[in-house]
Amino acid sequence: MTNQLLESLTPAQREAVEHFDGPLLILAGPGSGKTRVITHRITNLLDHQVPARQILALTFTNKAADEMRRRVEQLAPGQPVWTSTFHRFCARLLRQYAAQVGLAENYTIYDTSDQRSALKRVLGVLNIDSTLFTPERIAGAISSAKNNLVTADDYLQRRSGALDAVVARVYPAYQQMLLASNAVDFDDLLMHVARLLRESPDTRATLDARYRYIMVDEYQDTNLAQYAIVRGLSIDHPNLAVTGDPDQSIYGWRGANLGNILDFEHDFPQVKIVKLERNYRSTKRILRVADTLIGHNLRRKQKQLFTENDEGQPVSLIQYLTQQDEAEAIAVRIAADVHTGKRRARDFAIFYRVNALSRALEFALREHGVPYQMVNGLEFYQRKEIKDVLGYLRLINNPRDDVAFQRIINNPPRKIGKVTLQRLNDHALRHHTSLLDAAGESRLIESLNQRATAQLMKFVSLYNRLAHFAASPVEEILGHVLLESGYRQHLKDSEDDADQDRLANIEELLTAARQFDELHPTVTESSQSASPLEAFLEQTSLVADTDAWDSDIDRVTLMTMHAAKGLEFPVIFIIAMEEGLLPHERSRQAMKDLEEERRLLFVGITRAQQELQLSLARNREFRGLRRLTVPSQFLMELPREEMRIVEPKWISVPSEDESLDDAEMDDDADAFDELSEFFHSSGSSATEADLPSSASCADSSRAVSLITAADLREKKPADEKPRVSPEAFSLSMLVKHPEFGLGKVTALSGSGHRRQATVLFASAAGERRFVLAHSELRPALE
DNA sequence: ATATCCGAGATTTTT
DNA sequence: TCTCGGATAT
Repeated sequence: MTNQLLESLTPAQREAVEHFDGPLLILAGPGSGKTRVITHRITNLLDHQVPARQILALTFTNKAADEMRRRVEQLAPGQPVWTSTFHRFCARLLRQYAAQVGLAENYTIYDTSDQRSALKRVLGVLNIDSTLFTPERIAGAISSAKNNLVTADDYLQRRSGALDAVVARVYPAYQQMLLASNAVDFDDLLMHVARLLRESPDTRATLDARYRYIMVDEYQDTNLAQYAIVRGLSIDHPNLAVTGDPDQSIYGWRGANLGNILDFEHDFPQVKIVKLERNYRSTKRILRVADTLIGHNLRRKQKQLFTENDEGQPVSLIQYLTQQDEAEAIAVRIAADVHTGKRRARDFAIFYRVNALSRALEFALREHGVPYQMVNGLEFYQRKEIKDVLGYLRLINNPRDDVAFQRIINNPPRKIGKVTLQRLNDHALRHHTSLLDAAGESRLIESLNQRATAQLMKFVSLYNRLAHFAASPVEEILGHVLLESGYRQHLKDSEDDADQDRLANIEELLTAARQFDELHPTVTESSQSASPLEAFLEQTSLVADTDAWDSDIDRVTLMTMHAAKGLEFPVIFIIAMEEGLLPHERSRQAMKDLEEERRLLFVGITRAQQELQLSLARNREFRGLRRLTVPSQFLMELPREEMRIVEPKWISVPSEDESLDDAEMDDDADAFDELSEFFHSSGSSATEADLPSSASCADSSRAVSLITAADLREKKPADEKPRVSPEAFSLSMLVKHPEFGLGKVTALSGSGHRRQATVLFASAAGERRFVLAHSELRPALE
């Protein structure tokens, strides 16, 4: 490594980069140049004649792996250092050692939805009532067992609760079904490899020798299986370097074990520890806010974060009336900066806790012509049409893939219905064959009628024709599939507009296949390497939505805080700082979950380079209902002297039919007071004038009455009027409403105080929905 | 066998 | 608000 490269590093960074043999723990605070250290260290190893093949860099996401590969390539061009995610690394290893864990090399990787299909099939076979425990809960239990290397057999030992009893039955059957289908789920990729290393000392030793220098990024997010894997590969050659930050551990819910990093020194006694505490990313103020927040966590390693960067502006905290105001104000602010040329769209990012919160933002940004890219939700490879077509490819690659078979057997419709499938399924289970094989011998299945048999045989012959192309380039196979299955024609013939979009998506898949073929030319006769088809399927099943994020594009970024890990932006907005959302509802019971939520916010805050704005809305619509919100408890933990707080001057009154029940209002007023007090005692408080549009905008463009908190409390008693029991309403009943007049109940749902009614009014009000316990709705005839 | 309608239910984060 | 599954109608 050139001196110039080394000199560009700080002493601490340099210490880590120049570390050669033996275990190394790099505790890296946010923005401390961690990736830089790893890539430089790789370069340093290469400079000291370590063959590239012996270096392995493992990351958590594809995005991080790609970034690392890119940067290594820059520093040391043409060196085939293997940078990969854990899952992809394991997938490759498993191809090679499939037989040792009971798989064939052409195994299929089930994604979450495939996995759920398989699980449901198992639940059906075992005749387990899924109303007791949802398939999701069972899947969750199995997943966490696998993450902790608990096998199906092990699970039988631990029967504590009712769920455990069910899982103890389902898990082994599910695992058997996966093996029979020659398939694995995501968790299996890790677990199989971990067990392989444990149970086959020879293989372990071979691999340990092969991967002499291993680096693991985001080590705080590893689970027990991942831990076992890197540990197993670092016994004879314990040159394991891990980087991480316990304060950025945000995947505990997925089985990540914070103990892995906290106990690293214990696991590897001669470890060298380097702390990277200097931050190169954020302003002093942002960093102090982050540091104060995370100081409220108890289970952590103390770190001294500091930066030589500017003081910067105070962090803003703004309360809006509604989520629309919040989104609107953010969009206006961004649009203004972009139009005046002060900043570019790509300088901004908006973070939230759950994807569902993006809606209002998208709308507002579109309204103001601000370009944005969203990392989330309906990812390309999850779309129905893509999964359908890939189903054909999967079955071609692995004839035992029953989930794929079930997906495509009647898709496009081939007049093969539920009953036929059930009989086929029974036969397959009885004779321990795959569904495809069962279809092939459908003539032997007595319960099937002639017509069903004929249809099944037709499908099998279609399959056989397609299977001829198994070794061809992917685009070619795909072309045959689309043509001969009739899938494309079926979409073309469809009246549905959505199907035309689907056609376009399929064209996109063809493009992806073509690009893949160009990168992976067909290897002739080298039986070692996988077919293009197999490689293609592996790639598509291991991509995630965050991978689609493009750092080069000039757009505002919208993403969850989880997705934001590892990124940075000049200006960041974090929205919905509300109890139940951040911290999330499901994290409020356990202290350790609450600490994880705090870390999540810490991650969000520390992505910001220059400016940070936190916000909340007094009213938020969630699951169709409008609710008064309670400010996040984390807000009270922030240092007010670092912040500019916009006083909550106004709050909106929900319209009558949507008003909240009294108890809720009490709680709420208290929490509001608390925040209000917090605001008043703040160092630098701002007035309405600083707030571009929230109050004024709501005031003019929306017919919302604005009153103060005191007004609201005074108003409450007067609000209590005699109410009719929600149960008093029935379907088709005539009702009247003080504002909308006479109407008729067209639908009812829920019960008790959550009972809702849909009413069709004779007036222009049209159809509206009410929470009966809170509405002014009355039976018309009393 | 398939289309359609309805209600119920559920919604964190990712490989 | 949206998605899924079940029941009913075609």
